[in-house]
Amino acid sequence: MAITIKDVAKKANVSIATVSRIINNKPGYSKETEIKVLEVIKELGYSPNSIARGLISKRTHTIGVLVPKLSSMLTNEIIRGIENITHQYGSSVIVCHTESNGQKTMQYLQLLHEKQVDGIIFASTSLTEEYYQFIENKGIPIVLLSTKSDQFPVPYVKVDDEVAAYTATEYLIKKGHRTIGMLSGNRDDRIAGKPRVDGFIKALKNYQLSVNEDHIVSFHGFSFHDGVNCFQQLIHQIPDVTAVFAASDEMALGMISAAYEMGIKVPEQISVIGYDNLSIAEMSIPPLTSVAQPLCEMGEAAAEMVFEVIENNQKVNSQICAHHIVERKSVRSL
Amino acid sequence: MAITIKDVAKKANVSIATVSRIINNKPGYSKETEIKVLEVIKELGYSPNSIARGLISKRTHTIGVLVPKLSSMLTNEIIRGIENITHQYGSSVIVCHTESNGQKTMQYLQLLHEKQVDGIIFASTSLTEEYYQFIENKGIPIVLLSTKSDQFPVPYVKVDDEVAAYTATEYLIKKGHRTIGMLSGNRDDRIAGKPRVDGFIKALKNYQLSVNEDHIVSFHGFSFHDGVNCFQQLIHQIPDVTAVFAASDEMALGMISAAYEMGIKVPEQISVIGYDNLSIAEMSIPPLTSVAQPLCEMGEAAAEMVFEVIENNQKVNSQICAHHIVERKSVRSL
DNA sequence: TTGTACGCGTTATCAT
DNA sequence: ATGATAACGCGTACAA
Repeated sequence: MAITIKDVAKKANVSIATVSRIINNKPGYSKETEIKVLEVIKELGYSPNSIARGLISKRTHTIGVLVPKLSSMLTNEIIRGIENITHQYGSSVIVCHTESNGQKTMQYLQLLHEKQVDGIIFASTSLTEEYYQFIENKGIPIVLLSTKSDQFPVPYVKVDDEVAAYTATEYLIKKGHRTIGMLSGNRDDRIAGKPRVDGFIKALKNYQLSVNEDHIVSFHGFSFHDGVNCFQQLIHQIPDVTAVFAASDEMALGMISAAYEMGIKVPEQISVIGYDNLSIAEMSIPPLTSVAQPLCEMGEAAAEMVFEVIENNQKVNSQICAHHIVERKSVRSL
Repeated sequence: MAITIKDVAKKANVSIATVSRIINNKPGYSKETEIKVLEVIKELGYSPNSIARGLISKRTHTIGVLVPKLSSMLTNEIIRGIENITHQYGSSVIVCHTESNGQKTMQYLQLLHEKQVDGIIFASTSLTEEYYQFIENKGIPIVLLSTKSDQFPVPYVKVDDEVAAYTATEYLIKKGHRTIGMLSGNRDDRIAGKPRVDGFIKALKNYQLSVNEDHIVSFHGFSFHDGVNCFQQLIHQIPDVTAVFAASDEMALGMISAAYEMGIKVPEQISVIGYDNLSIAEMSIPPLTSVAQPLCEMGEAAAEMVFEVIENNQKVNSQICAHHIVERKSVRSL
């Protein structure tokens, strides 16, 4: 049987109330008894049962994180940031992979509620009405990460994907490229898909370069294989393309591999810029230039935000994080 | 205020005991009241508080996982496997990154105990006496993953690293290579370090090929950068090396990049085989041949094992998982 | 079939 | 400064 506060109380000849006060340093005991109790605690190897604590305090010191499985490396960074802060606050996190599956997401939401998590970080997927109603109804503090909601008043932290895509495209243009294609991932994705395409188009139009549907090719998702497939199609549609903006680093790597197979040299014959700046970006040949989102910091910011609303029960402001381009060697000047 | 079993009982004009029986389908109620109660539950959107449940049932339906931060991609796969099974058992997992830091590890162990996890999966690091005593003392079911203990009777699941390394080296030999080097990662690592070096040496000796300290170069860890550094040193020590066994895929990629920079072609001039078969292995140029550990399945096996001891409270057997070589294009026949 | 009442390990509110 | 004791939300032996 596990050791409880009762065992400590008994052995120290005090009441459980006193022991409780001591482990929570609430005033109301003499130095003398403190020493004695502390001694017994150490002797017995006692530590409080946080389940029992949670029952009465209404705080479990646990937060839930919902993530799809997009690119696991991307998700990783985000979670690392979240955990940094969470542990700093003496809490832990339960991560749930929704696989972008609505039913699964609801199940996890239900689970997190049953486990009485103090707050939820909802990442990289649209917040549907169903999700929102559930969370709102249960009164669970929530913040959005790498996503936002237009209809519901939920704080978020993300980069402006459209602007970032614009920047990436502009970077290519300033390097002298005039025929630029895009590997867009899933365009129906309201977060990582459409905005990036919009930014791409806007940049090209702004510089009066040609853009039409042939310049943008998409497939199911943002994976390595999507990258090779999309590139093969792109090169077919616009043979004279000299630069490509890939909506993810994985796609960019897929493109580099495909190009290599086809005997097309990067960056000599074609340039690429990726998106995400994952660790693999520096491991490719050539090292990949990419637009970086401060993923870890974003996770940290989101976590700080939930704790803000958990502990002070007040509204917090959303944050738009700055992106920047990490120059490596996959883009050449024309 | 959250909805409790009391609210349901009151609204349905029954006792909380009856409600409890119904949600747990313990016998003892009429079809009639069941329908009524179920209706009220739905109407109120009630769901049981698993904290309260855990307090009385002594089960939190949560397991803890301790991992260092080695390669996050590697860790990912393992965790994915663990989560698969865990969720299948209606439980969730709390992941703790120890950063291979002993003090941090103890803190997490303490945390997991306080949160009353039902079991612990301890991965990729040596189980010290301190860790073991703590866990044993608290009576928490535990299984080791990708590691093992010689002194303590703790079940584990892992591949035989020495044999796998032997296989990889033998593969190179059978391809006709005679001067083979190794990028060994951290040789002091009793799990991923030494055994692989041992296997490498054993293979070479067995085929009567030369091996000495010049053939093996190590650095701090198993990272991409360690790979480039080690390779530079290796090529300096044995200029006529034709094949390399890297103790991790990341190191192998580092080596490929370094070789590229030096104008050495892979696999034309030098071959490489990696270890882990991460997703990046297929994204490199050329695609990396690697010895694969069934990481996800290993995670699943470990999880199955903890639940076995949690639910049936019986000993389980350790498992040695089979490894295999995934042939891609980084090794050429001589 | 159903309800009462106790206990799970804590914290908090009273007394003393 | 200290100790009873009532919650917290639930499961369950026991009584009805």
